[in-house]
Amino acid sequence: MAKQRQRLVGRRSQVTVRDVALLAEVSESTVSRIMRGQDLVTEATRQKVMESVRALGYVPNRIAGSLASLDSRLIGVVIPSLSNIVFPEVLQGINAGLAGTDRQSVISITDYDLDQEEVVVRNLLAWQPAAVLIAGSTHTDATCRMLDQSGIRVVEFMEIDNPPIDVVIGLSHVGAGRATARHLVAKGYRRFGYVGYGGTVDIRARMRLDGLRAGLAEAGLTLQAESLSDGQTSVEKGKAQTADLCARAPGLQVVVYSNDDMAVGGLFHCMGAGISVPGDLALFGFNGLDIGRALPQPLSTIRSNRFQIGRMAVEEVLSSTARPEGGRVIDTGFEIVEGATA
Amino acid sequence: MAKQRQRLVGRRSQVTVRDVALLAEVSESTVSRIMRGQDLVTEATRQKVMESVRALGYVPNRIAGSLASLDSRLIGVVIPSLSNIVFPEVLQGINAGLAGTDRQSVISITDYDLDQEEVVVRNLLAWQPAAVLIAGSTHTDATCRMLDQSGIRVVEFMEIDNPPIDVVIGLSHVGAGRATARHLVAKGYRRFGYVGYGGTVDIRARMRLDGLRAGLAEAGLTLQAESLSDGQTSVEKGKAQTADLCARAPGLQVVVYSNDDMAVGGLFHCMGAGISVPGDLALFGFNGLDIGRALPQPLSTIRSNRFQIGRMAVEEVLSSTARPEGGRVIDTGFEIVEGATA
DNA sequence: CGATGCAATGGCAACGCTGTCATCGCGGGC
DNA sequence: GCCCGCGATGACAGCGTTGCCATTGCATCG
Repeated sequence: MAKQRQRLVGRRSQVTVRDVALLAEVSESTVSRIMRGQDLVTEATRQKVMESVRALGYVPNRIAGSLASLDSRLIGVVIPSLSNIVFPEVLQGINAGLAGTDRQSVISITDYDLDQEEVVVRNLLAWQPAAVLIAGSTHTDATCRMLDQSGIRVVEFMEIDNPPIDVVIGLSHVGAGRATARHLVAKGYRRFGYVGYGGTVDIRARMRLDGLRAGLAEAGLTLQAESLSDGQTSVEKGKAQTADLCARAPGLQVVVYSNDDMAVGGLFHCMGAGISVPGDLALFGFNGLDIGRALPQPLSTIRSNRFQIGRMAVEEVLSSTARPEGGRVIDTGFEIVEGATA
Repeated sequence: MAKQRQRLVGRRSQVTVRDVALLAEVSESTVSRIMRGQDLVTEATRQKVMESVRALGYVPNRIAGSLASLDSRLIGVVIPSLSNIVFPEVLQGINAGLAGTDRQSVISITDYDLDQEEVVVRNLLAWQPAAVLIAGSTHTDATCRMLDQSGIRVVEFMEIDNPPIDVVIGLSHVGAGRATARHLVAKGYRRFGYVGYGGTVDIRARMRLDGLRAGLAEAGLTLQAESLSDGQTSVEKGKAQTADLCARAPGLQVVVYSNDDMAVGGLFHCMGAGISVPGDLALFGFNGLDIGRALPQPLSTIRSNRFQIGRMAVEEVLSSTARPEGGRVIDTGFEIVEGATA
């Protein structure tokens, strides 16, 4: 007596390899081989099978396939935010690197929260990804342990100021901050202000500020005024905080911003308030966004190579499934964009 | 003689429910129940099992879980691009809607290519997602068929100018274009120019242009000059094309842009060229981006509700696994932002 | 005090596919 | 004429988890 248990009654009717094999009068193996593009089958068989595939509207179930082959073809990507334009740009680079391969990215957002990141990484690893690309190199202990023990490739991107789990790709944000200081000091500026992010969760903004301070210290200088804010940076905040800073600290020669968004806001304030840039006040950003180039006065800033970072991260994990001995650091560098605001 | 086949030799050693069950001296079922948070187990057993989970560093394999339960907990998202800021904003809405649920989004990019979209949808469906959220409602026949026959929830978002497969959420872009025309005509403008996207792949920009023309026609007017471009819009293109338009067509009273990026570029051109806005020339955008509000002169534009679109799309698919009879159209509307440039 | 109900746990097949080997058929070499 | 080799195909056991019962143990009740 057949004990055909009726499991998950009423579930979605699904076309499976079995159905295709039955219709095409071949074995499931043959169907599977054809669907995966293995070329050990006769053209005649392939035709016959593909016809059945079309007739039934068969779409292979990659969940079953991944389980059977123990290879999910998934690349996990962890970023803090989508509202900061730099991360979509990195994603574009990742996407470009993935184009034409059979890998697929899965993106998770942490909202700049390391505990959230831990949750997100755990959920991601549950999908057995072939690799994880994760922004930043500061994580909770548990996150580091999970990533390390997973054995898969792990690329930490954006900053290279910390030692890697596997590979890090990006630029030194401390270095960028320091370079900003040196560049502006060399131009003769002495009275510095800072406008931007002053919290602790955007670690890279923080590192740039630290680098800036260190660079100024080398020249015996300090920041004479700061207008710090928490949370998401924006053009509007940059505008408002610049107004605030100008009111509180007259006599500044140059304001350094945590990023271009804020700097653009600063420029808008100056335009509205009749402050001549860079004569009365010079402005300096970070990121090298497109909008900076289109401004009436091109923004002086530092270009980071976000697209390239994403692309190289993908190339790295596709190149080998083995981690390099003792980790690896790939510096994508940064360049000062002269512009016309400093 | 044991015929324990050595399958996939040298594969990643993986901790499974079996290992946890063995260590905790319970059955696999119990471990599974605990991992899924079902509360039919004693607290004592839970403690014991969780201890083993921690000791072994067990992470459930969701691929196997999805196969067994025939529920992947995945939400497929298909968007044309990440470089157009509006899509990351929709993604944020989607993410917000998904937060706190056990669903996970998987994002695919089409590069505004309908054939690419077809490929991407096929690959996405292979992951057996619980729903697909897809930008736009113009697809290839094959794409429509696949989405329709999948039986899962399908939300087409951004535009509501076409009939839905299941549900559409967004705004009427033709309507937005027409509203722009009416608004500006009512303000007394008569000599209109257009700057922006003129290709065929960004269908929504095209629809807004069509609506604009229709709205002008109602008042017996036409566009007196256009500067069209293909490909990605940007602030820089907006600036350059505005310069071009002003040179070619002096005497225009107002320029309508395909989006805020282009309009911001237009404003930058005017600032640099000493053109008084809106006195000499009025400018009008589309989207209602944050940057428009921060400009020295707030941009006159139309606000679309991208975040809300994403959020509502998620709420819709989470609310029911059944498609509404005959489809449904959810209009998130748009509002004219007065601004100071028109 | 035995029957009954219920909460807690166990056993095991099934999810749809792929890896691995077995098998089949056919042509060529000796 | 026989066997070998090889290309093409088939058979089947997993992959790690969950759904669906079955079973167990214990308290309750007439």
